[in-house]
Amino acid sequence: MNDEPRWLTAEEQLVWRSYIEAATLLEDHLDRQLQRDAGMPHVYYGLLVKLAESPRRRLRMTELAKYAKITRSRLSHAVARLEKNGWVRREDCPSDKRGQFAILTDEGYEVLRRTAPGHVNAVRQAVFDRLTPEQQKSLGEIMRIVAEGLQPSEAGADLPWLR
Amino acid sequence: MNDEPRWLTAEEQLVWRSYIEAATLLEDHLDRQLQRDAGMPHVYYGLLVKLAESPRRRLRMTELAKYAKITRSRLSHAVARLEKNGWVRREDCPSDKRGQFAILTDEGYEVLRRTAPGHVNAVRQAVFDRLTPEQQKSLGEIMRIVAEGLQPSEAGADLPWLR
DNA sequence: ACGTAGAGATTGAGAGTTCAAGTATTGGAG
DNA sequence: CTCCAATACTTGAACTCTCAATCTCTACGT
Repeated sequence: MNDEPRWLTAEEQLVWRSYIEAATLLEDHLDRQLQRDAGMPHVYYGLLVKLAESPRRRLRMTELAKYAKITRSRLSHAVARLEKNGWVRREDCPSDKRGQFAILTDEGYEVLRRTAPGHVNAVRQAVFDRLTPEQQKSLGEIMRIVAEGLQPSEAGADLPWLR
Repeated sequence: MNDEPRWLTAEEQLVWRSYIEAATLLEDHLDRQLQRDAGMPHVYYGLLVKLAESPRRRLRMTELAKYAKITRSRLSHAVARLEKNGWVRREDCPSDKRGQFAILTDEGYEVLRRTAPGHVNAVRQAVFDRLTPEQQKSLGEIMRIVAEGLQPSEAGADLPWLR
């Protein structure tokens, strides 16, 4: 056992600071853009997108939460809000009485159709237009690795000491 | 003028999704870690760090907000909370009666000293330990570029059409 | 069948964030 | 010197997120 913490090197610190700054500024920027143009924060927009991509434009709450990487609680509140806007509606799951579907309404789809171009544009301007193809590829790989490391233990991947 | 939006290609979409997922999971993870071990969210922790690094452990509110990439309003609320914890105190600026200094207290410094190792460890585990040196370097460059593009127009960098 | 651990989802309270509006002070222009 | 636009910071309300508690329903061992 070694109690001495492994501090970040000077280079690592610079990398970490850049990451924090960019992530903060970017999320802020997109939140504002979407709040202004679509009347909702970035996360909520992401929820509508996931629904739009799903068969019959619907998803079980837990599934949606999993895809969006947010807690069920957070999702419940979010869907309640989106429901008030008329962009999502809920429906009971026939096969499991505990279950709920979140369903994208036509109105919700319309909002997406109207605001997607502006959002894509914002993302392009902030990220893709500034990076070389190699950097884009690299970013993808890096973030995929980080994301995988943080997934709440997937099937079979957990409890490895019990094998 | 071309009205047709430049949608993201399939590859770009994958990169973007990976980014969003990793950023969401990571911020969540660090928020929980710090909330548990230090009793404050990640952003607040960052504020204490900036203060600790500053001469006489103090910074004007606006400066601190700028370094942390958050709004002055958000900072006001945050410092109010940290002040209640006894980790930060405010002091009037002698040269500008409108100004306020945020100052890290000894108690605040102590919290940092006690919790920094655990936090560094969390960051290592989630990010640096999973990336090759090349990937780390690449991540730094990429995020620096993105951050620069989003800085609220720096001195001389704005209004380029007037040059 | 029956009981119960666990899954699916919601709720409410407290904490944090945003946005717009407010107060106080400063630095010039005239 | 006077005025006033701009700067520094705060405030309150509305909104969002977290955490723990709750409720219903399912699955399954006995």
